[in-house]
Amino acid sequence: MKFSIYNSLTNQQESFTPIEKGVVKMYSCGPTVYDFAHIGNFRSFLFGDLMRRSLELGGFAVQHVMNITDVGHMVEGEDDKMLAAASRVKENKKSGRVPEGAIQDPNDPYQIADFYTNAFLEDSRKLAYKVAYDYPASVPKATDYIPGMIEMIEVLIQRGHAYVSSDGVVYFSVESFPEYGSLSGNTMDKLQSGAGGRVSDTNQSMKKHPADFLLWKPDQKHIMKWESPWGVGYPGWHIECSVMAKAVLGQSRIDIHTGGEDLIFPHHECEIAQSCGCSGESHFANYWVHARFLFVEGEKMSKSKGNFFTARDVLEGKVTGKPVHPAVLRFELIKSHYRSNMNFTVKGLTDSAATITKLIDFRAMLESKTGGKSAEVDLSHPVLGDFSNALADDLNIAGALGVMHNWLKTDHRDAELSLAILKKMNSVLSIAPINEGTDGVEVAADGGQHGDGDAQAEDWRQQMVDARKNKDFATSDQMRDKLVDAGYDVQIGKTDVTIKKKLA
RNA sequence: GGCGUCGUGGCCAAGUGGCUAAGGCAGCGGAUUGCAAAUCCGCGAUCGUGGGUUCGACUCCCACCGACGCCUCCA
Repeated sequence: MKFSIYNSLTNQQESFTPIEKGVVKMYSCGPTVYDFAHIGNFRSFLFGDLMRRSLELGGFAVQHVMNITDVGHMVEGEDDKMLAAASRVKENKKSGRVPEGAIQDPNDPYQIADFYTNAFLEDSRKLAYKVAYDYPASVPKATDYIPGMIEMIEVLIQRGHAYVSSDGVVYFSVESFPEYGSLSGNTMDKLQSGAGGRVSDTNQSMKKHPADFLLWKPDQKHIMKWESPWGVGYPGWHIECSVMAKAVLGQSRIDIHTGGEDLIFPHHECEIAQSCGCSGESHFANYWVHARFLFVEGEKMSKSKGNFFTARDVLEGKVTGKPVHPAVLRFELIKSHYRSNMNFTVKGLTDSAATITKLIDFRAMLESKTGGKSAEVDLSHPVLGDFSNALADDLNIAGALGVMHNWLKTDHRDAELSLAILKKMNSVLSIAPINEGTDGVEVAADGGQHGDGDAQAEDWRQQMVDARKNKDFATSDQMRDKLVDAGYDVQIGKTDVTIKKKLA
C-alpha cells in the first residue's frame, strides 16, 4: 500500500519506499533510564508505535528497534546527573514511588538504571508500546554495546572523521563531514556556539571546531567507565544510537528513524555524521520523522511549574484524582497528529475515556453476538480502506478516527464482519482492548476496572436493587449518589442495577 | 540572529481551488426514565488579519499579527 511520511530531512511529505520491498527497518530513540518516563516521552514513543502499527496494517514487515540509554553521561560541570539521579531515587524511596529495597545502593548507577529500565518496560507494556514486548531482542541497552562504540570510533578516526584532542578526548570533526547540518538546517557558520547556554568554554577550547562533539571521554573518576584505546572513560551520547541501530537492524542504512523534535539537533545530526562517516553511505536513515512536544494544560511541562507528570502519575490518578485506565492514556497520547503540539489536559483525558468506554462496550456487544467469531476481512473493505489510507497519509490519525466513528454509527447486523473490522482497527489503535495482538502480558479488556465494583460498591448496588423492589427511590438515589461519587457509572435496568467503574 | 512547524465552531481536530467545511467531547431541544445514566433523533463554524492571483480560495502567493520548537547530551 502507498504510504507517505513527512521527512524532516527534506521538510516535505514524501511517498515511502523501503530499501527492501515489503520490509521496514525502523529505529526509535528511547529513554534515558535515570527517572520514570513522563507522558511527553510516551507521546513520542507511542507515535513511533503508531507508525509501526500503521505500516504493519499496510502489509509491511516492520523491524522496530528502540534503545535504552543506560550509560551515565553525568559528570559534566554542575549538572552532575548521577548525583541528581541518586537524590531523586532517595526522594522517590521516601515517597514510596520506589519501593523499599528496590535499589539497594542509590549511588550505584547500574542499580538505578536497572530499576528504571524495568519501570519503563512495565509502563510501556501497559500502554501497549509494542516494541517493549520484544525486550531485550529489539530493545538494546547502551552499556551492552560499548565494544561496538569503541570499534566505530576507531573507524571514524581511521577515516579522518575523528581526532584525539590534546587533553585526550576523542571528538568527531564536523569539518570532515560537509553534510553536517543538513537535517536540522543548521549550517556550520550559522551555528551560534553556545546559544543554548549549555556549553562550557573550557571544553570548547580543545576542539578544532566549536561544533565538534564528543565520542569518547577518558575519565577515571566517572561513575560508569570502560577500558578503551583512549583510556578508561565513557562514550559520547550520540554514538550509541549509531552503533545499536546498525548492530540490531543489521545494516548501515535504515528506512525510518524517529524521535522527539528536540533530538533533531544535535543528536540526530550527530548520528548521521557518525553513521555515514563510518559507512560511507549517503544516508543513515532514509526517512527522519519527529514528533512535536507535549504541553500540559497549555504550558510546557516542567518540574518547576508542577505540571510534570510521569506515565504512572497519570495512571495512578495523580492528575485526575482517579485511577486512569492505560487505554485512556494511550489513546489520549496517540489521538492527535504527531507533528502538532499536543495539549495534554484533564478534559482530554475525560474525552478519551468516553471513546474507550464506547469502544469496549461495542466490542463486548459484538463478542457476545458472535461468540468471538469474526469474519475474514482485508483492506479492500471500504471502511478499512479509508481507515488505512488516512493512516498511510502521514499518520492522519484524526482522519482515521473520523472513519471509525462514522462506521460505528452504521448498521452492524453482520456482527462477525464488524468484529473483524474492529479488530483490524484495533491492531493499530490497541485500545479496545489494549494490547490486542501483542504477546506477553495480556491486560483484560476492562483492565479489571470496568467490571463489577469492589465489596463496598457491590453492597451499595445490592441496596439499590432491594430498595427499588420496594419503590424506595429515596434510598436508591442515595446509593446511586454514593456510587457515582466513588467513580462508577450506574445503569438501572428493569430488574437489575449494573455498575461500571469509570475509566478515568 | 539562524533554521523550522503552526493558526478551522466552547474544547480537541479532519478536509477541499467551486455541490450542504468530516468526526469526537461539551452544550441545547426531543424520545426514553419515578428522577437520572446509557441509548436514539435533531441543532452550531465561512476557516488568525490585510492584500494579491483566479470566473471562483478556507484551500495558491505576499505581508503582517500571534503561538511554538531547535541552535551541543531535555522525547
